Amino acid sequence: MLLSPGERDPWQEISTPVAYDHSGFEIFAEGEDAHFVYAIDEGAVRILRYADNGQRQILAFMMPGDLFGLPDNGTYANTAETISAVRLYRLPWHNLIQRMMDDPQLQLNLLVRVADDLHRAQRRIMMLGQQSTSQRLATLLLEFAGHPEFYNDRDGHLHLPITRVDVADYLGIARETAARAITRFERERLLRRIDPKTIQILDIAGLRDAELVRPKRGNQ
Amino acid sequence: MLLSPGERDPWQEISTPVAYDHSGFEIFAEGEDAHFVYAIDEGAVRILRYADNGQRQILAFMMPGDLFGLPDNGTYANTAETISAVRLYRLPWHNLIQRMMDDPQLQLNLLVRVADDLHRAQRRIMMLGQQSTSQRLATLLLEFAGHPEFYNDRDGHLHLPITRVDVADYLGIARETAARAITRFERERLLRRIDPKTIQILDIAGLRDAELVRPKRGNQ
DNA sequence: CGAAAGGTTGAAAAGCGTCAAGTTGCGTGG
DNA sequence: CCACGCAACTTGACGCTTTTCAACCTTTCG
Repeated sequence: MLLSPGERDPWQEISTPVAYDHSGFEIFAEGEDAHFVYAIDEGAVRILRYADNGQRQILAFMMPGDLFGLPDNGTYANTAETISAVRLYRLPWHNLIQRMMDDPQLQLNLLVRVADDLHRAQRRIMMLGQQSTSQRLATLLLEFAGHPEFYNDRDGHLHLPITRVDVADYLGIARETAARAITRFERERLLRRIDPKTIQILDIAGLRDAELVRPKRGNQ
Repeated sequence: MLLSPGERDPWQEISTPVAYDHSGFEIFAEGEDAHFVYAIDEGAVRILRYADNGQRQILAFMMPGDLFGLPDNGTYANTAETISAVRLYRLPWHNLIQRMMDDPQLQLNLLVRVADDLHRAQRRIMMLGQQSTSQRLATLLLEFAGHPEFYNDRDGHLHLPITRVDVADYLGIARETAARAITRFERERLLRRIDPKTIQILDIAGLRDAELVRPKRGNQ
């Protein structure tokens, strides 16, 4: 981050709460006029885009505390959909920009958040540019395991709020490859499938190793 | 961009000019304390990072008008190196932040630039997540061809200021694969090799097609 | 209860990485 | 100015991973 993340979120005070009680709701779509910025209070959201050929790519999963809805030339560049019940804070852009003109600290706060998003995007470039399928999957699992909302540290149960297609479209692989990578981890006793969306992590240190190991490109 | 890109660059007035006359110079390195932000006046720069296993990934090529050197928790997250003779504007961060506190417009200008960087990073995620080798190469060639500094529209000569390893590390492929992709384009009469770093583009419309075509993932 | 969506597995084929060899180009020093 | 040596580039062969195609199973929901 550019500066210390700093004091308590100014966002909550100046925004409108919005809630969606189900998964799969489209908050906004690629190409729409961008009127609002959103901050997540609770739940999770997927940010995605379709390529010209129709291929779907998930750019990021947004978690509590994250901000999304940045305009690109006045419109949204991506689509945002809920992947669980979600509580959001919503704020009109014109309103925010007005406030930022009077409050440089608020604007700096936004700048830091966008810069952080950029750094996350760069880590994704690293992943897609050189990690193997196993590494990518390990990264995703650990990412979700970092959020108590989805991971129970005590019994190791990880609840993935997404389908295999989501996993695949996030990791840049086919859904069959995603399934096989999970099978491989299961064979290696790193995890155990409870049901398709629930995974018990048996060896989290082993997962962290799997994320790092591999001297070369393009191996299993 | 968040708002209209707006008026003339305020950067040049408040910054120090710096020049490097050769390629391969390290402007700053990953992990160093981040003291300066840079804007490119002339020339080009590569932004790169090494993964834990030593694999090199080029995150972006920066061109005239671009800004780089954003700190991540006070240090640079990436390395920046010249890939041609370069003229830069350099500005200490503490200085810039001070100014931004007094000048919300300046800060908004920076915000828009960082947001633009984020959008570029997202396009790279799309590329690495789903484009084929040919598509990636076409994208890179068209990217450089968009800059008169490297592309002569009249005779179609494109001067790539980078090696094949750079091409490969940018596209997320092996250098042999990069060479073969160029060979393929040459066979298809889309381009012609003059020398390793000079390519004559014979069919730029065909290149743009090559960038888009392909209904599926992972084909040649 | 049946259809659809989501998930897993197998088999075959395609694409890419790796290894290896050979070529080209360029800078340094004689 | 030429020769040498090294780095960069290209191409072929091979093996491995992933994609694709297809079948089958499970779960969900109308």
